[in-house]
Amino acid sequence: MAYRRTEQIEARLADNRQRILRAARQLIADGGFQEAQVVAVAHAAGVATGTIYRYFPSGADLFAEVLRIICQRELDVVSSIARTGGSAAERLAAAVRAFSSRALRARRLAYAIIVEPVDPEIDEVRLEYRRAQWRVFESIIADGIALEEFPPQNARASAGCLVGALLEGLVAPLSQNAPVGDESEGAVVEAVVDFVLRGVSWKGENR
Amino acid sequence: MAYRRTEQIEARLADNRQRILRAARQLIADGGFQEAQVVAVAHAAGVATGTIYRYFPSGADLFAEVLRIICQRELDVVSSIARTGGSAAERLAAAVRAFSSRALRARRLAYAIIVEPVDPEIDEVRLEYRRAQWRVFESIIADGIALEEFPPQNARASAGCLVGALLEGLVAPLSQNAPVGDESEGAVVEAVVDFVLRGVSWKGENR
Amino acid sequence: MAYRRTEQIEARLADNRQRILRAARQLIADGGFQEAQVVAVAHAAGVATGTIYRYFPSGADLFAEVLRIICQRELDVVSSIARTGGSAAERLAAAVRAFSSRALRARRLAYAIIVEPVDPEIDEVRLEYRRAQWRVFESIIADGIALEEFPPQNARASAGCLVGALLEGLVAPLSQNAPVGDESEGAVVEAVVDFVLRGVSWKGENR
Amino acid sequence: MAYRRTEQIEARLADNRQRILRAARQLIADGGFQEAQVVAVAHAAGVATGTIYRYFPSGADLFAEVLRIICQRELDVVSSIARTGGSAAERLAAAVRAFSSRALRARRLAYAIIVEPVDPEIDEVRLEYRRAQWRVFESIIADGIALEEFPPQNARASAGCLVGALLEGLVAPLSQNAPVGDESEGAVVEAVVDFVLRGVSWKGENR
DNA sequence: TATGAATGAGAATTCATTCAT
DNA sequence: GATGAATGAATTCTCATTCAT
Repeated sequence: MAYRRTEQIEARLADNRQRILRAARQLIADGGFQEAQVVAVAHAAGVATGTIYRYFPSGADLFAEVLRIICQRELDVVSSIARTGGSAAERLAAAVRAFSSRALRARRLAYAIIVEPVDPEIDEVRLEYRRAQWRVFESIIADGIALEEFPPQNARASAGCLVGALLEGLVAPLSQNAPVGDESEGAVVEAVVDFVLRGVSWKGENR
Repeated sequence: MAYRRTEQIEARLADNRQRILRAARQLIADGGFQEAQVVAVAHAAGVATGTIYRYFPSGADLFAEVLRIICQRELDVVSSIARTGGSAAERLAAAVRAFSSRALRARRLAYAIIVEPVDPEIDEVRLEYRRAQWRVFESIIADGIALEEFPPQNARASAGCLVGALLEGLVAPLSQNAPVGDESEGAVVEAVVDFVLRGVSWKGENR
Repeated sequence: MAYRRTEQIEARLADNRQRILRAARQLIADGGFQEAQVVAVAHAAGVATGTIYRYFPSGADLFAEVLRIICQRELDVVSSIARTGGSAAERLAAAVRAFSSRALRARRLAYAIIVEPVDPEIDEVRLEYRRAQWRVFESIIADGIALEEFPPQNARASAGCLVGALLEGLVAPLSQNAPVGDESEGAVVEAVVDFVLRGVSWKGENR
Repeated sequence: MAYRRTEQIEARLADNRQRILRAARQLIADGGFQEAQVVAVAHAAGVATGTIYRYFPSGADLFAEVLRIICQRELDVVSSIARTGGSAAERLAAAVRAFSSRALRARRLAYAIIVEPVDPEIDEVRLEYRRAQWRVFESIIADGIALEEFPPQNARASAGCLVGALLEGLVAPLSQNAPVGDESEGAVVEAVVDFVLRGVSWKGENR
C-alpha cells in the first residue's frame, strides 16, 4: 500500500520538531552552546540522534534555528511596545525596560544569545537579530528627532550605542556574576534607562 | 667549553616567544579563536608543536596571554588619556576616541577580544579587561559628578553602558562588515562620542 | 517504526564489548600493556577508536577491566579448590597446582598480569588481586595451624611467601623463556609444591 | 694544537658519568622509573640533556646501567655473606636477612628494581639480576643437600621459590603500603626467614 | 665537548555525522 | 521514518632524541 502522509503523521512530525527545538533551547539556557551538543539535545528531546538530522541539515542549523526563534520573540515584544502611543522618550523607556526585564529573567540564555557565539553560521543569526534590534530603536529615535523631542543625531549610531549599553550594562555583568554594586537589579535597570535616555536627548547646561 | 646563555641566545628565545605570540595574535585576528589551534600557531610561527609547550603550559594559556597583552596595551592607552588634564567631558571624549580609533584599525581582532569566548580560562581574562575598562570610565564619570560637571548618577552603571555603547556602536558592526550607513568611520565615531557624552551629562529641555 | 533493542542488537553490543575485551586481552598477552594502546585494541577488535569509548570511559578503564576479569577467574578457580575437602596440606597442594598449571598455559599474559604495571589505576587492580590471593592461601594455612597440621606461624606472611614463591618460581622465569633446567614443567611445578608445603610445615631433624 | 685527552679531562668525564648515574638512581629511588625522565636526570645531575647522550646511547641504556650497578652491589653483599662459614641453614638465613634489611631500607628503590619494569631493555637487566640471585641461593641449597643438611630437592626451583618469597613477602607489600599485620618489620622478616628455611629443610611429622 | 632549545612522532580523547536495521 | 551504535577526523599534549652554537 502506498505511503500516505496523513494528518496524524504530519502532527507527529511537527511535534518532533518542536520537541527538538525546545530541548535545544533548554540546554542552551542551562549551559550555553558549549553544553548543547547534538547527542545531548536528542537525549533531552527523547528522540534519537539521527532524528535530529531528519529535521535539521546539521547541528549548527538546529542551533541557528533556536536562536532565530528566541530572538524573533524578543524582537516582537520589544517592537510591539515600541509602536505603542506616547512620546518617543516614553516609548524608548518602555522598550528598554521590556528588554531588560526579560533578559534578567533568563540570564544564562540571554548571555548565550547575545554574547556567546560558537559557530559562524550561528553568529550570523545573532547578528541579524542585533541589526533588527537596532532598527527598532532607530525608528523610535528617528521619530523623536522628527518631532524635535530629540536633538539631531545619527539615529542608527545612537541605536547601536543604545543596544550596546543595554547588553553591556545589563546582560554581560549580570550573567557573569560580576556585581554592579549594592543596588538591586531594578536600580541598575533604571540607571541604564537614564543613561540611554540622556544619550539620545537634548543636552543641558551644567547646573 | 661551557654553554653560555649569550645575549644572542636570549634574543633568539625572546624572539621565539614573540613569534609564537605574534603568530597566535595574527591567527586570532584572521579567524578568531576558532581558527587559532596550537598546531596552526606552531606552523604560523615556524616552530614545532612541542615548542609551543616550552613557552606556554597549554594552548589556553598561550591564548590567554595573547589576550592579556592586547588588552593591557589598549587599557594603558585609554587610561593614560583618561588621566590627562581637561574637563571630565573632554577626557571622556578623548578616551572614547582613542579606544575607537584603535579598535577600528583591527576589527576582527577587536571582535575576537571583546566578544568571542572559547575557553573559560580565556574568558576570564576578557572579563577582567572589561572590568578594568569599566573602572577607567567610572573614575572619569565620578570625577565629573563630583565637579557637578555631570549630574548625579550610578557611575558604574553608566560606565558599563558607555563601554557597551562603544563595543556595540563601533566594534561589533564594523568588524562584521555591517555598514552603519554612508557615513565615514570618523562620523560614526563622532556620533558615538556624542551619544555617550549626552549619556552622562545633564539633560536639557526640548528646544 | 520505532527502534527496538532486539535480542539480536543486544547480542551485537555484548559481542562488541567482548571483542574489545578479547582484543585487549590478546594484545596484552602478546606484548604486555606496553603494546596495548587504545588505537591498537580498536584495530584488533575491528572497531573504530571512538567505539572503545562507548564501552569504556577511558583506555585505562578498559585495561583495568581486562585485568579484573582475568584475575577474578583465576581467583575463582583457586579459591574453589581451596574450599574442597582434605587436609590443609592437600588443599594447599591442589590450589598451588591449579594456579601453576593455568599460569603455565598463558605465560606472557600471566607475566603482564602479575608483574607488569603501567598505570596506577591498573596497578590498583593488580594489587587487589594479589591481596585476594594472599587471603585464599592465608585461610588454608590458618586452618592447618588450628588443626596442628602446620606449626604456629605468621599465616599472612607465609601466604605472602607462598604467593611469591609461586610467582617467581613459575611465572617469571617461564614467561621470560628462562629455562629452569632440563626438567619438564611438571617437575618444576612439583618442586614448587614441595617447597611451599615444606615452607608451611613442621620442620624435621636432619636425617 | 692537537687535542689531548689529559688525565684532567678523563677525570671530568668520569665525574660526569658518575653524576648522571647517581642522579638517575636518586630519581628512581624517589619516584620510580616513571619519574625518571631523561630531562629530569640531566637537570638533577647538573648537566645538559644532550650530555646524557654523550655517555649513554639512550635513556634506556642509562637506566639499564643504573639497574645493573645497584643490582650488582646487592648481589655482591648477599653472595659474600653466602660464602661465609657456618652451616647451609645459617648461611641461608644470613643472606636472607641481609637482603631483607637492605631492601627495607630503600623500599621505593627496591620496588622499582624488582617489580617496576618500564622497558624491555631494562627488564632484561632485571631478569639477569634475578637469575644471579637464584644462583647464589641455589649454591647454598646445593651445598646443604650435599651435606645432607637439606633433603634432596630441585635446588634451582627452590632458589626461585626462595627469591619469590623474599620479593613478595617483603618488598612488594611493604613498598605498596599494604600492611602485613600489626607486626613490626623485624617480625615479618623473621617470619619470612622461617618460611624459607622450612621450605628447604627436612619435613617433620605432625606433633 | 657541552649545551639545552627545538623537534615531531605518537598517544588519548571528543563529538558531529552516517547508515544498517 | 526512526533508531542509536559506530565512525574517524581533529585536537591536545608528552618526551626521547637531535643538532646548531
